[in-house]
Amino acid sequence: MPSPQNRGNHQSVRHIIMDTALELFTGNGYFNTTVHHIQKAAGISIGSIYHHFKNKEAIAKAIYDALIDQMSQAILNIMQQHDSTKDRCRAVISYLFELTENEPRKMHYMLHANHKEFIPDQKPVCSSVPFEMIASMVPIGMTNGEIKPMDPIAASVCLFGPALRLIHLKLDGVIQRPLSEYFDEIWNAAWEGLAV
Amino acid sequence: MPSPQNRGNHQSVRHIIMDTALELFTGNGYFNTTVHHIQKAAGISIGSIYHHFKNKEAIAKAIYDALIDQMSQAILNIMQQHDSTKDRCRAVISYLFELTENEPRKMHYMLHANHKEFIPDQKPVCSSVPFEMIASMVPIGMTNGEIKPMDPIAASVCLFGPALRLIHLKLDGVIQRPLSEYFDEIWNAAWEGLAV
DNA sequence: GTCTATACTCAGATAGAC
DNA sequence: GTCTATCTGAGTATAGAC
Repeated sequence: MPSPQNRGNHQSVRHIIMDTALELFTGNGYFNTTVHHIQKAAGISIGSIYHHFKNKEAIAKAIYDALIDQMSQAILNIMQQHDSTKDRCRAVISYLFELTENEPRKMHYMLHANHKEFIPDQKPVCSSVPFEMIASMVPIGMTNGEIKPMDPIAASVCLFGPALRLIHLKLDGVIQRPLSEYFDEIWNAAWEGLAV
Repeated sequence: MPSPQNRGNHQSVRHIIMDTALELFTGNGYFNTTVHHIQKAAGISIGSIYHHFKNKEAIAKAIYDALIDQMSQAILNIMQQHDSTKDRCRAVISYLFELTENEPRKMHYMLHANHKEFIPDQKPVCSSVPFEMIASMVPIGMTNGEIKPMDPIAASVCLFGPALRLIHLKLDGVIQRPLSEYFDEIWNAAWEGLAV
């Protein structure tokens, strides 16, 4: 057993609480999930939860912050690994599809949850760092001549709107097939409408 | 004063409750809105609310059903007034934009609210009648040769995804300009990617 | 049909032993 | 750090007068 076992256990329980809460929040909704539900599902006591988090809201905030960090890092990597706007946008959509398939709870929490309803003074998700990063890719593509000159917001929704819509449908259980099977068709159609 | 004043008042109070609740539900969220809030904002008593509705959930359900009816009727009219898939889709997006501008609360309630969290056994909005009607337009356009042969779901998200994304951004307050200013650009880009 | 006052339930949070 | 037992307040819904 490693020496800093207290620190290790602390982190561990914290993550168990966050993982369990994410599952319940996305499955049943934040307000339908009681701290007692989390306690029972995580197999720990209420006292332990309140030892690690100030209150229920703090759990939701911690989950949200962790997801924002994870996504920001992923987008940053994509920006560094690709040079053209076209490749970057493709890679971003591909990443969002994979995240939806592999960790649908996380994607659900980012896209479906109305965070301002339970986290006070929360900016909408689309104004968060990772989404701002994604949005910033479009003007770049316009200045270097990859994308038609047009309103940046219009271009942005044309490029990412279809993919985000598809993710919504997947998370709602409306479609069953893996998102990757749709990738080429929606990417080609979107890019064809925007490319110079 | 018209003779059926009881019936008239009944309808009136019912609608006042629904309008007030819609305002509060979309502004603060369903779970953050207490029946006391509705009572106070509507300027009526709590007893009166429970006279007209079984409970808070029934108010939410009544609002939802009314909106679904209103949208279904509007889409039906559009289907009857236009023949080509292209014109129909244009008209639908135009209608959704106008609804967002003129009655943002209604649009917010349809798109942002996670109804399954407070209305049991509720299908997701995208499986509701008006959205099924919209989705049904795409295969029609494919069989009569207006739209490229491709996966119907892929085509559907390409056609309506950008518009829905734009509506989301508008409702979140991320964009201020009227949606009509974006219409041509996103419509042309989307249609260009799909048209034969 | 509308009102006020109130009963009841239960989720959020705390206290304090271990 | 974790636990059980408990408190408190808020919010839903009802009772019953008018």
